[in-house]
Amino acid sequence: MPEGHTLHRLARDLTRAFAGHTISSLSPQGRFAEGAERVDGMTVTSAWARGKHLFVELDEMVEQVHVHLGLFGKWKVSTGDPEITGQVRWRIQDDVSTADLRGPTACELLAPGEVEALLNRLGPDPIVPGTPAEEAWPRISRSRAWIATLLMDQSVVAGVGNVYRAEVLFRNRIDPTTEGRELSRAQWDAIWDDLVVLMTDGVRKGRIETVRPEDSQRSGPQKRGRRRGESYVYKRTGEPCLVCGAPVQTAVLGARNLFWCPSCQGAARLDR
DNA sequence: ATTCTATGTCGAA
DNA sequence: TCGACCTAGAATA
Repeated sequence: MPEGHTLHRLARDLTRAFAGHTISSLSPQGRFAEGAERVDGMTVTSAWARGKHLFVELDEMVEQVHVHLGLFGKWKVSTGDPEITGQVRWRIQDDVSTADLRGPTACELLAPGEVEALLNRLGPDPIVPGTPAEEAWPRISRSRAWIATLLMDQSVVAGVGNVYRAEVLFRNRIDPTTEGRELSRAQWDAIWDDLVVLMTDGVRKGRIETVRPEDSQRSGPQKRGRRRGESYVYKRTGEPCLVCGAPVQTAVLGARNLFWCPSCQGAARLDR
């Protein structure tokens, strides 16, 4: 789940549940014991996200809690006082709600300067309203790296992960092995605008949905419209392309699986 | 019941 | 380039 839309959605949910409320804070598992204890009894100001990073602000404290979910991390926000099960790194609670964090790559207190340094390493985030395609263009247009690699580089664009990468390249019929410097400005603008639409939609729906209704597979008169979890190419190796029917291809690129349609997109440099 | 796999990132070799 | 991190749903048996 954790691409940028997940973190922005969590920021919204945590803000709705806890902003303005005094919380109890603990680290049942113990690996955030010191930080959790300092936060205990404070009031949440807000939670916010940039790319795949989540920050929780508290009053009376200049540090913020920085959370990165990594591949496995999950937040569970619920009402009531559920029993602690498994490894809970950080639990925050008010009279109504409980939020449990499990398996994060990072859960730590960061001083203002450290937050700023982290933000400075991130490229523009499509989910931040009003961010123009222009901001990423200098890095894209000068790079010899493939666009498939650039989209996953958080210092170029913040928040895109393996699903959005594959799907946005397919939707725009872009060869994933196109070098950044070979991409036209119009192509980049189209990719960016599509990321804005898809990822903003992902925040609202709480899941990634990329298949246009007219391209969605129909498995019978009862099942109309987009199927939950359906994708054009992501994780569809060998299955027919929803648009042209050619088998979806896959290759490992930088330790991540890349998926594409060889007919709709091509991928000259990956042909073997 | 057990094994596999993943929407991510870092640091050592 | 590879292993570590260390969760949970999906896939396999």
